[in-house]
Amino acid sequence: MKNNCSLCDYKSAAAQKLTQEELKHLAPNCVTVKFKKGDTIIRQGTYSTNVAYLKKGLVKIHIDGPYHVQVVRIVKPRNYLGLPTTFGDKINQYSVTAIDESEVCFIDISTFRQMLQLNPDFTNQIMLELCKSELESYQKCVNRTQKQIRGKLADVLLDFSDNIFKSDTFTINVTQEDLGNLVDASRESVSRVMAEFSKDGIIEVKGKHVKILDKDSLKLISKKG
Amino acid sequence: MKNNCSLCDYKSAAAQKLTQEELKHLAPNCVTVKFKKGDTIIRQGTYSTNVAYLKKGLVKIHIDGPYHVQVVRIVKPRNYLGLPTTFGDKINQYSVTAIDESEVCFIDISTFRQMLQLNPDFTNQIMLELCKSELESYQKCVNRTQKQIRGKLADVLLDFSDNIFKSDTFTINVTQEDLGNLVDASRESVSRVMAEFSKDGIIEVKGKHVKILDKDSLKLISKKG
DNA sequence: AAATAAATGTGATTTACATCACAAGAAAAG
DNA sequence: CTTTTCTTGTGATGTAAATCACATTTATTT
Repeated sequence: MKNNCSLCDYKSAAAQKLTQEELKHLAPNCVTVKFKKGDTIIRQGTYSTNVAYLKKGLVKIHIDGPYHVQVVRIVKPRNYLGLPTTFGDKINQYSVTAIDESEVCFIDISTFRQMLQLNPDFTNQIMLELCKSELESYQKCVNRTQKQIRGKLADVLLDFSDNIFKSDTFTINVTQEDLGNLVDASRESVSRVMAEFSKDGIIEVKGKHVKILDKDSLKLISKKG
Repeated sequence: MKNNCSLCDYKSAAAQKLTQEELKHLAPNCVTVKFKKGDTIIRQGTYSTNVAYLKKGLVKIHIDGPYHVQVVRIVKPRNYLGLPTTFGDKINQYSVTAIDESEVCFIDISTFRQMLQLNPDFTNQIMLELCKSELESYQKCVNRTQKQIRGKLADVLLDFSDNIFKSDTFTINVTQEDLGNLVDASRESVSRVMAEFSKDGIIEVKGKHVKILDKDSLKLISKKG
C-alpha cells in the first residue's frame, strides 16, 4: 500500500514531532497491513525486523509462560507494539495478536533509527513512552501478584471502560480464557466471578457484550480485593 | 565531591560513548553520594529530579503494593536506577534502597537530556537498556505469577550466583522477608524452602552466607517448579 | 440444517501457600 | 555483659483458587 505519512490521520505522538521533510522520507519505508481478528501480528521467537505501530483496531500482547500463556496487555491504537522487542533483542520476546480487525504500520528499523538520530523531539517522545510503559508494567505486575481475582477482574473491566473503549458498554472480543490469562486466573474462576458481578448487579453480560452498571462498586472491589 | 567524569572508572556503557568534551560538560553536573546498608536512595512518591546511576554496591528496587512491598529486582553496579521513573513521571514510582554500602552518581536531568540531544550513540545505548529492562520485566512477571515458590527461589539463587555475585558462594545482605517480597512469598515459605534445599544438599547456608553445591538441581527446580 | 467444535457454567475435590502462634537464635542497643 | 529488638524455624490451621468432570450454550464448518 502506497503511503503518505504526512497525510496520515493516525500519527503517533512521536511522529507528530517529525518535519514534513522527515515524514516524506518515512513514507516509502513503511507499509500498512490489515489483520483480521485472531491473526498473528508479531510472533514470539521469530526475528524482529520492523517497528510495528497500531493505527486501528485492538490487539493483545502475550508471552508464553512456563505453564500457560500470559496476556501482558491489551493495546489500543496509536501505540507502538514492538519497540522493546525490536530494539532490545533481535528475536521477538512476545507475540501480538489482533483482537478486532486491525491496521498496523510496519516501519523499517533503520529508517526509524534515522529518525531517532535526526530529530531529538521524536527521540524524546519515544523515550517518554518507553519509560511510561516500563513503569506501567511494574505496577501491573504488583497488582497481578498481590490482588485477588475479583479485584483484578474489576481492574480489567475499569480499564476497558475508562481507557480502551471509553464507554460503559463495550464488546470484548476475547474469551474468558484470555481474560484469565490477562489476570492470571483460570477460565473457570473468571466465569464464576463474572457471574457473581452479574448477580450483584455490578455488570450486565450478554455474550461478549458488557455493560457496567455500578462503577463505584467495581472501584471498591478493585481497591479492597 | 568534585567529579572528573573522564577519569571515572565506573562509566556506564552509554557514558562510554560520550566524547571528552561532553564528559567535561557532564562533570560539574553530577554528584556522587555514598549510602550505607539500609539507606534510602530513591523514595517512592517523592519528586524525581535526577538520574541515578549505581557505581558501587548493591541495591534493591521496590514498590509498595496493595498489601505488601514487592521487591522488583536487585541491581548491581553500572546500571541506571531511575531512568523510567525520572523520564516517565515527575514522581518516583518506586523506591531504591541500599543492600550493601553503595555509591550512586546523581546526574542533573537537564544535563542528561542535553547528552541525549548531542550524542546519538549515547541515546541509542540508553534506549537499548530501556528496552532490555522492559523485556526483562515482562519475563520476570510471567515467572512470578506462574512458577511456584521452589522454582522462583531457585531462580533467585541462580541469578545471584550467575549474574550478581558471579560466584557459587555469596553473602545475601537481605532478610528472608525481602527474599519473600522478591519472589512473592511469605517469609515462612522462604524459610521452609531454604531449609529443604539445605537438607537436599543443594545449598549450604550459614547465616547470610550461601554456597551453591548443586547448580544442576537448582536449574532443574527452576524449570520444573 | 445438521454436525462438529469451541466456549461457558457449575459443583466437588485438591493443593500450594498464607496466616497464625510461638519458640529459639542472632544482632543491636543500652 | 545484658536487655531488647530483629530475624529465623516449625508446626497447626485456614483459604483462595486450581483442577477435574460434566452439562449446556454458542459458534463454525460442512
